Amino acid sequence: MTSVEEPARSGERIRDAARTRAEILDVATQEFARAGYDGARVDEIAARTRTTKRMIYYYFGGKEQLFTAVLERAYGVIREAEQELDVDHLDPVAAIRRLAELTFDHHEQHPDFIRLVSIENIHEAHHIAGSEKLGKIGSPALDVIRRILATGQESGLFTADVDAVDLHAMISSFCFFRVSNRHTFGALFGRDLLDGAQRAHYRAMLGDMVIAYLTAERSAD
Amino acid sequence: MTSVEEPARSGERIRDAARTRAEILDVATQEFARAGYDGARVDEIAARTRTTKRMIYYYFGGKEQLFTAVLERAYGVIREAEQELDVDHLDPVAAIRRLAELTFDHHEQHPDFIRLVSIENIHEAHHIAGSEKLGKIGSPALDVIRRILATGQESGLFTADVDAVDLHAMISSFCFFRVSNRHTFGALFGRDLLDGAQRAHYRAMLGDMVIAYLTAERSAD
DNA sequence: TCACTAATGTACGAACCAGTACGTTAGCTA
DNA sequence: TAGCTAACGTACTGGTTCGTACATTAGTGA
Repeated sequence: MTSVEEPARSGERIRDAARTRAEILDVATQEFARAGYDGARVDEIAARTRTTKRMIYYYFGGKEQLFTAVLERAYGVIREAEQELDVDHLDPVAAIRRLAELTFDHHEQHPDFIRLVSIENIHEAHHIAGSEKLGKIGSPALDVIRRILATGQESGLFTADVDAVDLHAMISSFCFFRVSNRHTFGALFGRDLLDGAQRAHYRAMLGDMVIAYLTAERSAD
Repeated sequence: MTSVEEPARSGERIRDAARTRAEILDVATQEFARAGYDGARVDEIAARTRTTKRMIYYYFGGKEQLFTAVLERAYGVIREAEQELDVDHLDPVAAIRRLAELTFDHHEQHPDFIRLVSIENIHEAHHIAGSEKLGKIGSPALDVIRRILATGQESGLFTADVDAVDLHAMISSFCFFRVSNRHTFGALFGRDLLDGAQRAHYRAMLGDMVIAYLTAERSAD
């Protein structure tokens, strides 16, 4: 999420459209993730940038479009990460576990992304709906899941007849909740779902859960 | 979430502290759930009440305390519902499935509550932390889960050595995500997780998942 | 029935905040 | 090197929004 390389030497102000734009996006990502859409302050974003508020309107048009741009880049990052998924050489069970673990890791490592998605849901995905870049592109992870499921179901290893989107929802829900609801869950039950000492435990729990579901004996249906 | 009984007959304005307070809470719940904490407007809440903004400050002190009161009542509602859980007469497997289904149903029926919890997480559970009523009270559901797990583990039916809080997190994550992330998930994958035609499917999926996890053969650990 | 207080209403202020009018400069190109 | 334009800065505005000072009335207890 830090795409701006600091030139270290201060003083001389060189014009650099790309850098300015990227810096605004970086700071805006933090600010929106911190305070939500309505809680975020355009002036605050500008202040934490080496440029001024004027530039935000110059490059993005307004607060709304800025938030959309932030979302677009955040989803872009996750898609890139998913594209590096390489589990085709594993057997279906190991592949699914690996995929679940990578999802687990990615969510944990990008809490700002989780917050942005939560915020966007409060706004009923209004910005995604209005974005050309964020149409129903799906995600590379879905294709991977599809392939693994097909192999596992053919071989009879997987007894469940889930489809890829549903399995993706199952895996995501656990990973997402652990980060998104960390605070209320911690406050109410006195347990920090992101406690480092419990990390391996929850990571294994997720894998066990998904594998158990996929391989359980089913009553005839 | 509608605790105010409408007296039908309008005109004569009778003073009724309890009613006024409750009406403010009702409207505030809707408004906060709709727009988030910062997006919510005190004037808007007042306008949709039969009283004035002055009363909000009279009874609650301010926007922040009003939101806390809204959260306290929302959590109260869910606790009451959980207290009616009655699954002790069922065998452990059926009991867990029933519990999961009731959680599923409750989340689906209270989207405003889900939104409030999402919003409170964006604010890092700040209001829960500052509330006396919302300290670590846990939830009645936890006790039920504890009892079922104990029975199931004693009898050897359940192979997993989860504890109650973890299992609660597993069940909640699926139910919560389905509601909280409905919009982004729908926009990105073209599937409405709350589609009525899919309801039974997802309800069964949750139960299957939890039971499979609890009863799966484990490699020695 | 009289006074006292809880409950309610009106009108306003002060700060905040998204957005803009207008002016300036860096750097490229002809 | 003159001029042109993309990139940038300053200062302001108009509307919004939380909160409150002040006035009023309903109901209750002495």
